[in-house]
Amino acid sequence: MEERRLQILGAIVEDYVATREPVGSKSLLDRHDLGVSAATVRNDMSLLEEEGLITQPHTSAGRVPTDKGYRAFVDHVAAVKPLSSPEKRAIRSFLDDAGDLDDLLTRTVRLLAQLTQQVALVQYPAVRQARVRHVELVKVADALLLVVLITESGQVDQRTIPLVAGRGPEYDTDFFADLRARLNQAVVGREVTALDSPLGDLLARTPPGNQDAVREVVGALQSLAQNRTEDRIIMAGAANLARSAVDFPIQVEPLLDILEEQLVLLRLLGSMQAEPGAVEVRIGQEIHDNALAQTSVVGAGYRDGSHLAILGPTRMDYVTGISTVQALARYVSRFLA
Amino acid sequence: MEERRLQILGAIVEDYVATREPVGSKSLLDRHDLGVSAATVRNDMSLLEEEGLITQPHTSAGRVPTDKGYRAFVDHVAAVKPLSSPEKRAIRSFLDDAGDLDDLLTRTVRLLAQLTQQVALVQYPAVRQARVRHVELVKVADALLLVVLITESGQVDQRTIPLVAGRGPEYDTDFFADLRARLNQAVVGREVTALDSPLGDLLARTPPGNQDAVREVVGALQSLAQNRTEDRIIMAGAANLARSAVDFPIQVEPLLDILEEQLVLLRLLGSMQAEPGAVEVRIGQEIHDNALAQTSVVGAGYRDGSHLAILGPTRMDYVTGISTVQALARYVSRFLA
DNA sequence: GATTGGCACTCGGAAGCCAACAGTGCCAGC
DNA sequence: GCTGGCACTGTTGGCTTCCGAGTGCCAATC
Repeated sequence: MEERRLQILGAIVEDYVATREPVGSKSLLDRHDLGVSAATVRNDMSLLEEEGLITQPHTSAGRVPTDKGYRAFVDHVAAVKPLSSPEKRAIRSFLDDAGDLDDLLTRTVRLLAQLTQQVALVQYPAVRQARVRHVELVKVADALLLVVLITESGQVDQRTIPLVAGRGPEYDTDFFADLRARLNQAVVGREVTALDSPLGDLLARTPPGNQDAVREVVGALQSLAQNRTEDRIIMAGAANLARSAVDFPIQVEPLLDILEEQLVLLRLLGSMQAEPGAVEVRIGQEIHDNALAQTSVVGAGYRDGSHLAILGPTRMDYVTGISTVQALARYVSRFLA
Repeated sequence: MEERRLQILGAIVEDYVATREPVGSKSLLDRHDLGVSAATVRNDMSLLEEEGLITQPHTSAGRVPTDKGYRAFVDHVAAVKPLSSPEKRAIRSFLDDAGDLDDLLTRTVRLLAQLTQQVALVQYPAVRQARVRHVELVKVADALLLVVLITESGQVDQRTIPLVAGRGPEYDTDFFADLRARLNQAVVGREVTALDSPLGDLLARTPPGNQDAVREVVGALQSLAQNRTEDRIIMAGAANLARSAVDFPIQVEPLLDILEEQLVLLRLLGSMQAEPGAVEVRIGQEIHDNALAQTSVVGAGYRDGSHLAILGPTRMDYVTGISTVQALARYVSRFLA
């Protein structure tokens, strides 16, 4: 009986996701063979309603799952449906072609959006503990210096800084070669979060006449190092959002705002379970954000502490969502190991 | 008389942009003092309609500008309204804080979206003729090599490549130091589009035993060089699109698709006038793309051959659009010079 | 000749009404 | 505990009606 009620809940969720219309006892029986009559289904439905799992938009309409209903569905009914092996193969071959990290993440996020037909998000891997691998200085134009910071995790960040005009001749190639050697000696192997003191020392040991230029370079490096510790998100499938909203009362506008903001998303992803491969689902109100009250997030950790996720209307296909997110998270983790 | 007709066209465009509703002779007079009676306005309106500048959604409705009407408005009626000096100051101070090129462009595109309330696009500066400044090889993990290509224009691109497993010991630090020196000797100062032959020579002169690794590196460099010649677009304000679509018959979905595609946008921007500071407006059908038939683009060149633009419904505020695009294009050009 | 006030005409959209329909709750019987 | 039957309910869609904003045209006027 308990069993059957959940089965009915599952059928309601499934039909509602498919048709986007409140589902009634009769049409439910048309699509699912439950082995009982419509009247019985009706009785169970009113029990489900008492429990707050489904609700009626108005008397004499069908039922619609509530957030709590989706939650129960995800927790007790939905079974993870492993991807078919052609799917797996397709994913593998598509991702294996990836050149570097950026490429891999871009491909992943696109694939995720395409497979789930939702908005896909991939958090850039957290690299807080990255160590410096190499610092490079390149004089680009007469008065421009390019500062490049390369970490052991293989990330490269650069910044162009202007050199004080009129001082050009003083800073010749040798000067920069020397500075580069000293910089590398000072910071290579150190955590990017712990560059302030070695850089300060280096600056202190610089002859006063050259301090201006060195100070510029040191400042750029510090700002690069800080940038490095900031998280970023890449996104794909924003158009899917509009698609779900077409015949459905979702306000797309504030959602697009949020997607562009990134800040809320970062906080959201950051608050999710970090265990690699573990999928977590947040439904509607469970995300404590007004603009996201009508949406759900299915996320999973990958590597250490980073996340990938999909975001869509609470009325989304959780089964394929969960499977796909899980599969891709596992795949990316493995790829990066 | 010719004069007045254009004035009426201007008033219609203005009202229609503001109210989003077909404008009739009477309501036009409520909002504009034209010094003539409604009947006269009606006569002029039918002339404007004969010329194809405005149209009626149905008999007994007001008039709506056609694409041709907007075109006439932009060409003959709209006067560029210079930004107010507080606006100018705000722009300047916001952009002056930009650290590097990326930062500048990101800030610009956001500002553009915010000021015009449309979708803003900024094309990454074209650097087709860039010369190689420096090549760097960094061994990241045991079996990973990071290849970095730095151009004289100050752009940095990287790629991580896997080294053939089991061959590790053979490729020691010296090997890469030597390879790096030879690579730099071969390509520094050359156009990124002309690396194939020097790289081929280098590969040919490599002892057969090491050719595998060198081939990998050469391949990575070639692909980086090719990447470099590809254009990119940064974008902001997608949410503004949804906003304009709220009570208006624009299909947002295909538009979002296009914005995510970038390819169409690149072609579009590429086909626009390249003279720095010159503003070009493309209205509806003039963009030869079905999905963009309901939208207009206001673009301007900056630096040499790159563009920035806004994209919105044909029913958009061309006056502030044009002024803002022009101002920002000029500002960015000056900043980069 | 351009402009104007007047007038008849035309649709689209809002409001109102009604029937059909999908769905419910409840109850008596199996 | 399940089921068929039945009365009840609110939404949806089609139909009609009505109102008003807007037009085109014309004769009169500046």
